[in-house]
Amino acid sequence: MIIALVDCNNFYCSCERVFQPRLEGRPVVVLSNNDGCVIARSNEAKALGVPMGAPYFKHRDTLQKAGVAVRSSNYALYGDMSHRVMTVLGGFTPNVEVYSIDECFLDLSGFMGQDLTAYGQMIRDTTKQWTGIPVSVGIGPTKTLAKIANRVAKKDPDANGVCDLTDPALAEAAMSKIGVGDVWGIGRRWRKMLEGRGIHTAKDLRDAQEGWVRQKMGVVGHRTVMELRGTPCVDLETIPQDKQTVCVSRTFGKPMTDYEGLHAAIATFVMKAGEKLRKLDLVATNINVFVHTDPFREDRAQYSKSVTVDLLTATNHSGKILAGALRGLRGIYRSGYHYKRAGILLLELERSGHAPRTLFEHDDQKGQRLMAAIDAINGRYGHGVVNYGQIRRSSTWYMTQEHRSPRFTTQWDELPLVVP
DNA sequence: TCTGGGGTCCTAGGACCC
DNA sequence: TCTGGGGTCCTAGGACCC
Repeated sequence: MIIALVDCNNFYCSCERVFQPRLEGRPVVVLSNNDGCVIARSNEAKALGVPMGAPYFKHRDTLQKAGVAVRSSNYALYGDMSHRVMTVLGGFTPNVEVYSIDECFLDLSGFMGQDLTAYGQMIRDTTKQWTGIPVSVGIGPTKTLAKIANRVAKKDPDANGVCDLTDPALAEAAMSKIGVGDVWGIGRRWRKMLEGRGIHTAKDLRDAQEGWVRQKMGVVGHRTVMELRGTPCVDLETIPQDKQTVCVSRTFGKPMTDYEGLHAAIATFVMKAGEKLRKLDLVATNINVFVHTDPFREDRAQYSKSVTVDLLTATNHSGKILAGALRGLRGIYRSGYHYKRAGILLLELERSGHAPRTLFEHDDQKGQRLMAAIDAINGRYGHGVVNYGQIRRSSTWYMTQEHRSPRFTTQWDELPLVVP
């Protein structure tokens, strides 16, 4: 097997740059929802030492002094740009797995014996030219080794953005230079555990004793070791699997104390989730509702609670889901707390049409037409144009997004202008 | 004053069954 | 001192990913 991992460089920052060329060469960071954390950094911003996931308020002054361009996240733009990149990549091999918004695995097994580095270079150049997004290409016999190759492609200036580790000797040399915590599948906890036992590099992990790994890290850890040894254990999933859960949750700009505020928030989440569900052609039979206070405010009383409500029928009708969600919320709401975060999870998802029917169910064609109409209107005129009455526009919890760029590619009135 | 959001898979333990 | 064996299902929690 030959797998290539194509990863967009600093994806969100690169998306911002495509339509704002003046950001080229300047440090750029993109913030999470609510402008809370730094979640993407250009190379220049990384060089300034702003860590990934850092709270924005702690670094605001540093960023400002260094002349860093700051952007709120603009998922409409990133999602559309991602789609463009994936479409281009799909032209290089019939078997691709879109792994995340900015990563894609390509099956290059058919190119065995050919100059893979040259092909990788072509993928890179074409993607950049057709979408404006720079990517790195890592090639190896397994997904885990392709990940490592990709890391080398990004970090090693001589690689010119492409690294082929299908040669075992090259793979070994690369592994001896990569920290065990940088291996795909090894997070903070396991890194600590492994380093405590003298396993510091990817190569050390590859050479670790199999039985010991199986016992300490389960089948997942064992798979990682086998993949480092060149035995594929993680298949390429070319057909996207149906989602098992759909989640919508938000941290509030300001803490909320009254029931009405939470009620409005939950209702908004249900509308979003219902839209997602219908887009995916799925139905849900259970909904989980949760609320949290602010864990960072240790001086205040903490409360966090969740409840799962049976919707009694598999549905993607926002109204029916909303009724269940509010029943759940009433059950877990306690007055006297400062709520900072809430959300819903839709569970037990199935393809609509495949779901079991209950005895009392009838085809709710009217409801389906209503949902279709709402989706069409909101799709055309903006989310939230049509809503249930529970959702008041005046709600105070709306996200802080002080630095969002225009949705250049998905809103007619936000298209980039070319001034002659 | 200000700390994101959306996912997956695995495991252990308890309840329950015959 | 002794207290079966084998199984399923569910849930909570832990680990990881981007």
